[in-house]
Amino acid sequence: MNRAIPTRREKVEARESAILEAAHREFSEHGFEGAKVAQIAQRAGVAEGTLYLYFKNKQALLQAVIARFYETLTAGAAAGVADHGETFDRLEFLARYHLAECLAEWRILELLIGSYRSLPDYEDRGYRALNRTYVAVFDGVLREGIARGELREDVPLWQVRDLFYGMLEYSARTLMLRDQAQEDLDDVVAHAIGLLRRGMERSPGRPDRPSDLERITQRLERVAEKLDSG
Amino acid sequence: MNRAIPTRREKVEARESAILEAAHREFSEHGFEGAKVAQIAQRAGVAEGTLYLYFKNKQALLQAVIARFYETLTAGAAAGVADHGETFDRLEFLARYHLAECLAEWRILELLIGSYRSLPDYEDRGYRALNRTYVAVFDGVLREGIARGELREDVPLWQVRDLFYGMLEYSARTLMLRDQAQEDLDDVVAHAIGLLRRGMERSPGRPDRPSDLERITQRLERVAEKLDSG
DNA sequence: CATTATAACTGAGTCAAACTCATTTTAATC
DNA sequence: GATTAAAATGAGTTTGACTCAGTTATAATG
Repeated sequence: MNRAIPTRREKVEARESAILEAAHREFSEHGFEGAKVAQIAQRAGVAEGTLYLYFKNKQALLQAVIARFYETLTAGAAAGVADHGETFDRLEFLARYHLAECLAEWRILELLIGSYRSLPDYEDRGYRALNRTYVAVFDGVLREGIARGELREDVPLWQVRDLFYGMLEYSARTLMLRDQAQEDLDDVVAHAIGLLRRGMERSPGRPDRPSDLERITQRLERVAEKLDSG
Repeated sequence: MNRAIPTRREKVEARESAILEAAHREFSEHGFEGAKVAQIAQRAGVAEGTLYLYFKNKQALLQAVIARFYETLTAGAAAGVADHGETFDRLEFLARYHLAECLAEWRILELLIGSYRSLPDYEDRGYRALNRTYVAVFDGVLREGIARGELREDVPLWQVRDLFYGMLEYSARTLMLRDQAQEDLDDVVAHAIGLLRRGMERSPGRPDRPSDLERITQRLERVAEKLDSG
């Protein structure tokens, strides 16, 4: 890498990245309406006109920011799932991961939710594709759980998915509104997984007992982990 | 009612109503950005300036539309609950009602969801109050269910609420995107209630003994806390 | 190195749409 | 019918997204 002499391509990419970074900050701080294109340009160290060489309009700029967010999200989810073998370990990871990311990027998430609406059809194809890729990770976990005979198969997959993500995003909102984001995260995840387990687990012998114990054991494992790393 | 000679107060109220009606249509058709104040004024048969005598700005206009929607929603929910005695009958009614209303007023709902964001704090107080009134109906049903000993009490009420409404709104979105709104409604409600029942119903046979587990869990949490802060 | 060609950039200017306010209209009261 | 205050108007202001004719940087060529 010859940093001294950046090629034209490199310069363009660096600039695009700078613009996206600036847009991300501006949108996070002020929402879509409140964000000013002129301000984004200034933050990116670029003239306002330049910005329109990189992105068609303000809406496209937001879409690019969201696409970037989704890509990171999907990558993290896939990686985490690969690290866990048990179905409910995987689901718990996904729940914690999704909730944590929602809390960290709440403003962007709100813009995403609000962007499904009121777009010409050709515009929202992008969002739907991004979303489909992301939830494919969850779908895979669930399908494997069903194949293993650990999950009931009488509930349509998409409804379980809507329950999972709907519940988590509403919980994230509640936590945000209460300003008690971090402290209750484990609690929320534990109860969410508990509800999901009771709702979806195929009862092999006795129902409730093992799940509660397992939950506590898992929690204990995480504490132990912290001890090790700390 | 002397319709021939409307009093001044009546005229003002009729006009406000006309403006709200026009705004409702315009916002539903074009979203917030796409809606034009001039168009709303024209539809209401009023000059643009007049509109600003009734509502501070475009945002306030949307808020008024949403408030109206919420009031209808709350009234319908309360009335329906009064018609049912059993806890899970009530919950099923609420689920079907909420889902049906979400589908009918989907565009308004999206605007509502998108409006929590990016408002100065003093603005969103209104939304939160409206929401609190609405979900109070659900909370009442759940509290009574717990008091009757039909529901487990170890899951925080707000988390059950977030699960319920989060799941339903995500399901509504999915149905909307698939354009198969009406036919699957009963199906969705049935599965949603099934999941909720398995997740929340207290098995009448064996009264579960959560106290031991709970005590252990809480003890563990306290240890974990100490580790974090230490 | 000089010249040319092309890609990248700029910011003053355009335009659309939310919002204002001086003026006019309406209707209640004497 | 005169008086007065509330209600309504729409031309004008302001703001901010977007455009485009002109400029500068970079690469290609002789």
